[in-house]
Amino acid sequence: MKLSDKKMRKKKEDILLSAIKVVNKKGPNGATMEDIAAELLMTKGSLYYYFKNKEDIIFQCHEMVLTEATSDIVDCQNGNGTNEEKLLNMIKTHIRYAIEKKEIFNMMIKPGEMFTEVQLNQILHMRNEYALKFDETIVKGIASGEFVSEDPVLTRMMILGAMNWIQQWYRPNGKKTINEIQEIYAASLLKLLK
Amino acid sequence: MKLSDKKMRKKKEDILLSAIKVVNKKGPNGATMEDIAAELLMTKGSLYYYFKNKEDIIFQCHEMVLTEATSDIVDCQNGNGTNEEKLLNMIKTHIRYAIEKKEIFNMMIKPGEMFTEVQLNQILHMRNEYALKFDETIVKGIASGEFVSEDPVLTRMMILGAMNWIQQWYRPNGKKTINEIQEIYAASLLKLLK
Amino acid sequence: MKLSDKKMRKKKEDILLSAIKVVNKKGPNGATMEDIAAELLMTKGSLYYYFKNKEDIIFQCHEMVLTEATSDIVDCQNGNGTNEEKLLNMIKTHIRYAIEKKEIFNMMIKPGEMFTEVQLNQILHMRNEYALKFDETIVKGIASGEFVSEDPVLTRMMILGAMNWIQQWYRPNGKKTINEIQEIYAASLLKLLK
Amino acid sequence: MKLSDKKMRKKKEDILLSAIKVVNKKGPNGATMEDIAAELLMTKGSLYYYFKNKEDIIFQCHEMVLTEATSDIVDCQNGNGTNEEKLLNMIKTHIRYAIEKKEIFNMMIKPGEMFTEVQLNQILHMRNEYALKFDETIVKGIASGEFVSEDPVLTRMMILGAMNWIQQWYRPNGKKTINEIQEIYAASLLKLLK
DNA sequence: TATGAATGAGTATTCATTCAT
DNA sequence: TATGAATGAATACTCATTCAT
Repeated sequence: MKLSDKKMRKKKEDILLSAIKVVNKKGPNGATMEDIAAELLMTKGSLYYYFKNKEDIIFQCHEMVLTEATSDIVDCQNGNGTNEEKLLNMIKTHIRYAIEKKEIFNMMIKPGEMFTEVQLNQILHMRNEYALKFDETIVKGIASGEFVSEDPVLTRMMILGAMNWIQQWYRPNGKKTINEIQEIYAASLLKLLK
Repeated sequence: MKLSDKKMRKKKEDILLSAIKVVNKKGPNGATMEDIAAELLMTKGSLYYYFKNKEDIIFQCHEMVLTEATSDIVDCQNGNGTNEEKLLNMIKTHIRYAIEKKEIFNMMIKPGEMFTEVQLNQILHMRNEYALKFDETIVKGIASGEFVSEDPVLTRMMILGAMNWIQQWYRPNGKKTINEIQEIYAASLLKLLK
Repeated sequence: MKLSDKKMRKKKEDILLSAIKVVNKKGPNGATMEDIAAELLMTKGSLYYYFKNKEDIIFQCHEMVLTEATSDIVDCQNGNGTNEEKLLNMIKTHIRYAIEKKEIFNMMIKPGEMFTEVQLNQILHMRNEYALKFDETIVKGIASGEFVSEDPVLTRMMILGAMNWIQQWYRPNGKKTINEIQEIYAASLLKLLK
Repeated sequence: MKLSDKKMRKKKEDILLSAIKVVNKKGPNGATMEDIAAELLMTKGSLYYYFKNKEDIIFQCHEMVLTEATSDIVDCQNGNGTNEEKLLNMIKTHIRYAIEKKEIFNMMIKPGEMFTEVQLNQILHMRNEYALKFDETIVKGIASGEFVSEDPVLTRMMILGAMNWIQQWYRPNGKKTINEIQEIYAASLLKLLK
């Protein structure tokens, strides 16, 4: 029925969230089914009621994370304002992800060992979809004269790369607040499009 | 004597190189001692003649890689030319690493699960030493009026981050040659210091 | 609940008993997890469901054995009769152990390699507790004029030592029955307290 | 030649002595060829020049130890004095062994895992030869009216057992000197023959 | 005579997966 | 729907043994 369907979906999501946490701490190979289950006060056997196997869990983690992030970025894109304003929003959103949802974010940028060719391609494809949102905005900005770039894709790569690196050094009690980082990065990175 | 010492050292290096390859393909947890040995037509048992355990091998991989890369960057720093020219060289060197020694490079930027606190700190310290070379050059460039930056360290983070991301998308038969990438990145990233 | 708790406890005990057998035949180092499991028609992997590791199993073997034996000796001590009668009972009980539960007994008198300092001390402490029961009875017997000994502890050492040696030579089909051995030893060893 | 023959014999003995030490600390299974070699500043490979394999080393350890001890006991037997005096000497000699050559002694009383039937029987036979020396003296003492015993063999078992236990509790800095222990044990144990 | 190097069989341990209940 | 229990394949590591030099 609908009810148990919802429960099922909720539980699945819980498991995925738990898996994300564990995978981020120990890596996909280091994370054990027991780790994932323990977080939820379940036993590892139960996980198999919801997922086919470990690979399946890890894969759906990536899927969930990328879907959510893409949706947020699309929201920026569909908002009001100039292309520059939109891109600034997208940059800030991405940075917020990198910092506040470090675990989820990490999964977005590391395809991770363990997958079959097919699965890996699927994930990389989704990741590319995400990146395309940035490209679209940049290209529109170039068309409207807001931006300048000889190679928009390469420029986007630089922008995303610079931001993805944040989670490598960011520490909660560091000198800069999230806001400051967002502002400085946004301002600086826009220079790449001038 | 010296002879067997050299042989020993050579063998150790061979093992580390093999380990780097395997770790890059399967991650530190996925890489097995057998994988590492097979590459060299050895049996896993033999590895223990040269290294204490797997952890030891993986750690020394990182150590070797970072030492080598730092040495190359220091060479750029000690060369002739303005600070801008030096930084350009460092950027090109870093990009060459990211592309041509993808495996080694990957190890430089992913601390990886599996280490003890002590070991991890040691590795992060070495990585920081590497980054400091960039900072030094940037700071000198600011002093000499070549560069402008409110926050040199943050700017360096952007520059390195942008470059580190290259190995995520670079494909040997892509549209851009290594040279082109080096030029475009160098030119673009310098904008962050203007 | 209680049911599965009991099953668990039963299984653990079975494993310990199997381990005792194997350890006695091959020594603690020679005994393999596979040996221990095979006896119970299990696979070695299953043992880890019940115990943390091999060391844990071996340690708990000693613990179980010493607890049981001490309890039997305390029963003798709490019985009726003179101190001489009590000591005779204790001697006979100890001999019965040495002969009938040779395997368990062996574990009582050989601390065995493989333990950490802490564990070894714990075991030696339990063994000492056991021996103290003999001392108490001897001392009371001296106080009551039944026994004579300049050094009760040393005398107890002789008595226990003499008995512990039995399992080195006793063979089921030998000339003496268990009963005869018990009688002869009890009578002879009491001479040490006269 | 004679010279290299002697060297060979000396080296073999050194190896056996080293093996005895190690086996006593770690048990026959826990002792590694490397341990044995290290003590002598050799490499494990070299041991195979002197002995066929590990089993061979351990076996010859037992052989050496038992031969030496038996020779000492025979000396007591061949000395002057009454049978009681001889037995007292044998007891003191045995105790000295148990205390001063604890490692060697230990090997005498623990046949140890690891042997083939044939080897084990050979060792047990030698051990029996050693015990027979005590029996002979006791029997002669009974014949001469010095001793009384219904079952000389059983009495000898008690005497040896009591002494063998000493190395389980003796500590170099304990309350009793070796001399005192020898005297008390000798005096007490003779009671078993009265 | 000794050793450096390699090997391979064995061992403890982990863990994804299964399944009866 | 969940779990307790078991399994077996994989994996790090050890060590006796071999052998060319």
